[in-house]
Amino acid sequence: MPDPKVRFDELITTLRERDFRLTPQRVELVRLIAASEGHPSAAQLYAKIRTQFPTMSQATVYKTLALLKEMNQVLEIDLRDDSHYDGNRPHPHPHLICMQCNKIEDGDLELDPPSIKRLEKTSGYQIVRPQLLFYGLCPDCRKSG
Amino acid sequence: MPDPKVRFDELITTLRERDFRLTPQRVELVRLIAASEGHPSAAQLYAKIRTQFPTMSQATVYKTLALLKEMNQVLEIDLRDDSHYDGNRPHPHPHLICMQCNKIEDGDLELDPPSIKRLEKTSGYQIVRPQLLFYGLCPDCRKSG
DNA sequence: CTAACTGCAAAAACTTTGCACTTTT
DNA sequence: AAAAGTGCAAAGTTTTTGCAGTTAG
Repeated sequence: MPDPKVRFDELITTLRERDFRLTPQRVELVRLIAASEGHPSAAQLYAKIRTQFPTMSQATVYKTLALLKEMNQVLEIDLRDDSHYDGNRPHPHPHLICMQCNKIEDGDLELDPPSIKRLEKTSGYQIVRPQLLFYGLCPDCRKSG
Repeated sequence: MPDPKVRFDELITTLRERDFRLTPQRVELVRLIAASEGHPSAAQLYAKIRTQFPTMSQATVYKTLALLKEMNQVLEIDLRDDSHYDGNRPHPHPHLICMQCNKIEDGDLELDPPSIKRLEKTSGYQIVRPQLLFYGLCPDCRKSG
């Protein structure tokens, strides 16, 4: 994980470059995203922001996330129930998801480029964004289950 | 793709073994699932069934799909907007999804067991169900886009 | 006959949208 | 001052749930 301060500056710079306005709400969300260890959901981000900005609405959270996503600065992990976001490693990468407690961890697995190339060749698809999700049981839930 | 008739019989047998009742609605859904080439959504299955059973409800479709899923006879591909189902290859396998026309194709890619083992070891997770989605552009949309 | 299933409508849950008001630049 | 963003509430989607009536075994 990159230094939160550095990542924050990166994100702010990117927003400024694209002439998006730096409202306090937006800056705070960026700060949270840059500092977040895990993979927060929109609801979790909203809850945190509310402590600082009691008037902030969910709509604004979603709109800002859409913005960052569109700039490829945030990776969306779209689960069935709700989306989670990774603002520190925006490049697609695998995730492990606990089916019991819903914990999400980064997965340490790299598809080798030749496989992907072959997949593109045999299918004719141009692959833009792989999403590799591994549903299972996290260490804690394995024990207690 | 297995022979639809054979697959149909398999599914019916499995249902019977587990003492689930063979209602006409259920049988028809199984027939459709066994004969479907692609990866229909609940809504698409519902629409097709309605031509035969005008009174059939979406609830019943979902309940039956849940049943088949629970018996591991149908693979659910859960996309953000809606789930699609594969009743012919119930074992998890990769899918290519067109971001423009939403076409879904089976992907010809096999994760090698050692990689998965390593992923389990480094993460501590016990992997139950991998879901590999490759979002991109299908051949048709590449041309027209 | 009885346990299971169907179908309707309502509920749930996340996300998007419309619009008036406010704020950044 | 103008364009962009916020926040509220309402709408939109897919899927689930409760329950009375129906049906398979």
